[in-house]
Amino acid sequence: MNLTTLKQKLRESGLRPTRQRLKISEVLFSPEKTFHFTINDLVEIIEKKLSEKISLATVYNTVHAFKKKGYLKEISINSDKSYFDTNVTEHHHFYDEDTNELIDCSNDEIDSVNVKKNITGKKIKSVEVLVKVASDNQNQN
Amino acid sequence: MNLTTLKQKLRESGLRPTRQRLKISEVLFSPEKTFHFTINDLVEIIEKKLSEKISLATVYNTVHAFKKKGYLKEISINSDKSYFDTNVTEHHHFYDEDTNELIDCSNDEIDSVNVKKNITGKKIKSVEVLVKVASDNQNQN
DNA sequence: ATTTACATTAAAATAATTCTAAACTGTTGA
DNA sequence: TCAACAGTTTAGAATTATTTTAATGTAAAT
Repeated sequence: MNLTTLKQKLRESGLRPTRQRLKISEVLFSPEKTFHFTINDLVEIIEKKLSEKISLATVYNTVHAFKKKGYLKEISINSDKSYFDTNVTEHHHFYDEDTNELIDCSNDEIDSVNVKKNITGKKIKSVEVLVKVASDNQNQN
Repeated sequence: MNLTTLKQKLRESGLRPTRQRLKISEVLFSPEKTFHFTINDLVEIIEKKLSEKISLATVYNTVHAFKKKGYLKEISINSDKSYFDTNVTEHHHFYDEDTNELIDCSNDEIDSVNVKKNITGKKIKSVEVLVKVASDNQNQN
């Protein structure tokens, strides 16, 4: 993803394109494959790959602005930290309890879910499935 | 649920039935309806309804022992705190983004989910659906 | 160029959770 | 009966993720 597009993504998220934010955006939106990350992962990638030191506050702000705009998606698996996903389409996940790994699951790998209940005055915003897996001999926790 | 059963639940979870733990168990397992709670909710219920002051550490320990044994279920909705559910059957949830309310969804309100993908050497431990809802005019976040 | 509004940062504040170490309790066996 | 031990409770400290603050810095508009 080129510089102009990255700048545009930032502006659309209500943020001025600064050097720090462009670095963050580059890490998030340049890879051809989508990926999952925590804020900490992101800071480490930026430090190791780009030799930049960006303050946590800036990283949090930027990630949250992207999330609000819909350029990132937050995923709740366990509550000790937030996971984000650069794949913002509605999709499902496998979660490997042995390795704590999160694996995307395309929509054709799970049949569309039929929700029969509806809540008065409320509209369905998303329907997502989480499949927890573990090796056969492992306890569920 | 009577005292003997509560004691048994504690012992099965690897805990001796002490006064504090019995109070916690009473709050959790006596109601006829299952419910969702955070650790903080639980502490408040115990303080208000039972006029007991039980230290946070004990509450955390006890809840985690129950969770490990399968007498409680942890639910991840957002990452700022942990939600627990006294309904330990595999079931789905509605999450109201306006009110942050979590609503149980029985299995007959959502058709069983057909997972076509499988991960080598791994067994499916659970398949749960989270339906996010919000009032019509609200933004998804 | 100057101004102004927005950004960055380190450090402090907050909040959930876990750890620690000291005091306590219940059970067991002499 | 009671000493000894294993397991408990607790307050408070430690830890971790995240947010806030306030001082300094920078992009963009005039």
